[in-house]
Amino acid sequence: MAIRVYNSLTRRKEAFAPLHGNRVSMFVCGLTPQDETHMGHAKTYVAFDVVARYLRHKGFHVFYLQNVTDIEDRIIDKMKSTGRAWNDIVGQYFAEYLGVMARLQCTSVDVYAFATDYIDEIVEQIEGLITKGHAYRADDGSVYFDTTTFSGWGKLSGQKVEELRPGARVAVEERKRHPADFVLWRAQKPGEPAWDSPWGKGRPGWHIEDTAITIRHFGPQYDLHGGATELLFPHHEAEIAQAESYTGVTPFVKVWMHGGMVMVKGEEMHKSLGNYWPVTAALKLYEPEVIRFFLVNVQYRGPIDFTPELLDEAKRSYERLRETVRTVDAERRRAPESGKADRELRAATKKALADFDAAMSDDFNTREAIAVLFDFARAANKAIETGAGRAALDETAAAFRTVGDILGLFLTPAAGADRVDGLVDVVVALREDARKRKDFAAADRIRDALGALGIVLEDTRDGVRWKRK
RNA sequence: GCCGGGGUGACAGAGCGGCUAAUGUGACCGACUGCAGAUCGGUUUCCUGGGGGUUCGACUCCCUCCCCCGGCACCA
Repeated sequence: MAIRVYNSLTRRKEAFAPLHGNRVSMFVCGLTPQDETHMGHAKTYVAFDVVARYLRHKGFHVFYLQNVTDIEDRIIDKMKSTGRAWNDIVGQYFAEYLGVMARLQCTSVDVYAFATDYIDEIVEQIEGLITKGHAYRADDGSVYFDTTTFSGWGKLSGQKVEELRPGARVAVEERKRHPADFVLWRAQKPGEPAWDSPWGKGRPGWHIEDTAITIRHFGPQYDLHGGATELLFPHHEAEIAQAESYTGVTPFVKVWMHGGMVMVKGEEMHKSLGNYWPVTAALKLYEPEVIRFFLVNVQYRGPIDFTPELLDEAKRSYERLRETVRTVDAERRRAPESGKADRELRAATKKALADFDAAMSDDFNTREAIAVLFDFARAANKAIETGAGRAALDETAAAFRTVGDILGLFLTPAAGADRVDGLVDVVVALREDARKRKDFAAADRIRDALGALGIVLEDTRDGVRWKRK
């Protein structure tokens, strides 16, 4: 099914078509490693991980690039408050970030690009912008982008310059000619890390790194740019202004995607509000898979409220799906070649895959896609009760694996060697003998012992099935 | 003030110009059952923020008002 994506630039859903064949160049704004990775990061990166996975599943060759802002005000603040080197701080928090991402199954990024590795490109771009009259040098050696020279300013956010309130959140720097202007190159202040440039020592402004990085990897134009909605203005607006002014190629990015925020009891999550959730804190309470499920159980554009009640609900919901996947696997081991409900099960599997795809192709509607999986799970459980054959169950299992690979869920527990499976079967058979003798004490002892090893026994109408937890 | 996104059952949250308005959680009843677990069936609650319009028909499109969230110039 053709993919439709909501494009923030046009404010509607559009048919997705890459610029070059089936190659998709995708860039997502990465983080500034200067503190713990929090649930907001997790939501954004899980969402775009699913986007990349789904596009790849659909046969697109996706190159997923993410930047890392390794020099920025907050890092310098941290330097000052801790006395540590900037790259030491970055190294620590970026490593922590990678660990968290791995646990959340965010595996689709191809390249992490560090801003400071692109100083040459940044300088080159700024020089180009100055030459073309889009940027000016201030007295202290900083360079600013002159937004009055870019007629497209505001096209992404829908903002009109005259209607903005300068200084609503951050004080306007007095060196700027116009409040909308933004810094491209920040002159060094004593004690700050700095790089050489034609304008003296300094460091890149926040917005310029992204265009420097993407122009090097993708050229003047690319397919998808993702990020959280809070970055839409001014950050993404600034990227467009820089890139289009520098290259003259429009549009810089074909599709802009913005993800909703993580809220805590209806408030934005902030360290200063005391409602801050580092991912590691959440991981102490919930399995990574549950957190991932919680995050993909909403449409990416919507916000999500991060509360223990909703996490608990997500845990119970997810358990239902995961349990079904385990049941299907367990049944495959003991099912006869064919069963009464095979026809229904095959139809349900086919329908589930089609409906799942339809949901995902509609702006990556994971919420809808997961609703499809609940229907599928019920159909599968029902078929198993009626009697499903191995071949049909294999197809069901494969379908769950397919959708699980796209969502990053249903990780299969490490399967034991065949010999272990055989051994469990033997023990289960012995327990059945005990049950037939009504020796329930022995039967329960065996069940408990296996349970302690992560093997769960379930007595059903037609025999025992066992699963790995 | 301006820009963007929203307001759907107890809660969370989809959808679509007309099908009993998904799905999950919760609650209740039933089936299965040595116990446990899992599962299945059923019931429960919204006619979709207020008002107006377009239409044979709107939750879905248009207008207006109210309310919530985010952004407004270095927050994922």
